[in-house]
Amino acid sequence: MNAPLAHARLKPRPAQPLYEEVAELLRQRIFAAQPNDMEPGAWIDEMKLSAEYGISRTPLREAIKVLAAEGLVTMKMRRGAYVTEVNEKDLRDVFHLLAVLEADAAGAVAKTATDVQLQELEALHHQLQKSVKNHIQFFLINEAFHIRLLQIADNKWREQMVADLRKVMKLNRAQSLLKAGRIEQSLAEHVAIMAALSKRNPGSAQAAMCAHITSGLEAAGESPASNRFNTFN
Amino acid sequence: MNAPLAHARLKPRPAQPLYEEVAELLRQRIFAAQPNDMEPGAWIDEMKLSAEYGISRTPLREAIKVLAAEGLVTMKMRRGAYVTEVNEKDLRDVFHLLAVLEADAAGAVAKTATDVQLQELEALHHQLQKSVKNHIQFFLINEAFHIRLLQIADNKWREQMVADLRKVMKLNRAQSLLKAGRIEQSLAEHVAIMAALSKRNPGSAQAAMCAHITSGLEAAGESPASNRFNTFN
DNA sequence: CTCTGTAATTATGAATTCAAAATTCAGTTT
DNA sequence: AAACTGAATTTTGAATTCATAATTACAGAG
Repeated sequence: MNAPLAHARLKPRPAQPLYEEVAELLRQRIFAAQPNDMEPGAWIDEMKLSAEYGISRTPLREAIKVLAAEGLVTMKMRRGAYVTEVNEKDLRDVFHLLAVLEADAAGAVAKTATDVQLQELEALHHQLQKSVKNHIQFFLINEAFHIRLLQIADNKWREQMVADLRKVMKLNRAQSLLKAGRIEQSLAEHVAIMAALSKRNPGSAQAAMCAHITSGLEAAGESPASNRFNTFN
Repeated sequence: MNAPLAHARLKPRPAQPLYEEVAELLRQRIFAAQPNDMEPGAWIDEMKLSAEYGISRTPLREAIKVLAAEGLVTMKMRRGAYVTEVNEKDLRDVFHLLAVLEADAAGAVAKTATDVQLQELEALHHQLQKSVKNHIQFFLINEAFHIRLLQIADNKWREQMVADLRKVMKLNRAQSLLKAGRIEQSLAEHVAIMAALSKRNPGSAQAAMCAHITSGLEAAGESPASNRFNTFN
């Protein structure tokens, strides 16, 4: 008889390189942020992890370098990798860039999206409205909306940058959606965004998106950020 | 007696990891873009390069992954790494993001920079004005001005993003500094930027920086010139 | 009892080795 | 002569080994 496969993915032809798969596992662990495992500032034990995952250090180190490029971990020469610690200012800076980039994307969508693409966003928006009672679903659909908007805005570098920034943002465990009334406020902001998009008003779309993300920062952190959005293009 | 050091850098304690050093060498080679070596779309021969640099494939592959994260090379599963090809739209997208991010930085500087920091930028600006006859010096000081502005804007993620975007931009050889009248136009744009900064007018600074970089894209847009001085100027 | 210098241990960075997949090339068949 | 099949070569992806830097442990001196 055939030996049972303990690790299902190791045998079937890997569709993606091992280091990417490991990078995703590490991301999830970092975002999970268990008390004594992978919390911000913690040292990353290469040997322990490679043994744990049943792989050698080589692909693990490659995965760590991917995370370093994303900003999730920081490397110190001859001392290994550490989970990045984000302080108050870091968080503000990240949110600010998210506001700038996503507002720009919203403006581009308002200007250049096809009607079909706008309908797609409207469909997601309606799903969002129906999810106010389910926090997890609201979170997921909200994420899908933002991702789809970025895709429609059609600038792969911006997509990559926003994805990386959002990962860094996730390092901060103060998830804003859990705050009382935050979902209702977020939904109201989404209504404004969707209205501006439907009216194909780039300036309004930028402003609404910027306000939305800035609001997210205020809910997540404490001190409000300088809310300034660019008016060009 | 001591054995002669064949590789000067290998002996003295490396201040930075080997893979970063190699990454920088590869960057320079890619930017040099010799006709049959490392031109966009070219396959990267790991074994040839590791032999050439006298290192093993391990740090070379790590360096390649760094470049992949920067967007300079693209990796294909089980087929190795290739120098990224940037088409017309890619270039537009990159310039657009540079405009958005640097305009935002200019706005932040206009709003929050100290007087001393503004004087620093003015000093660089004066140097720039004195360099209209020396293309190379103009290029260098222009680059220093943009970098210093980013530093003063004080958002490390934005600095990193702009740095990466500029690297991708450098992949395109059609650049504009040698164009007739381009230096004069660039200088005029810098005058507008500096004026807005000195007046501490964030909106004007944003607009001026955005116009400056957009202008750089237009100048770069057409000619297939072979020019290495390609920071937006 | 504390501080310092040195030895032992541990972990990182890099080289080397190994396995498997993709490509190339030769040989046969039609 | 063209095309298909399969073996040989090449090259990637990953594991293992090795060297050296950094940390820790420990002993001895003050």
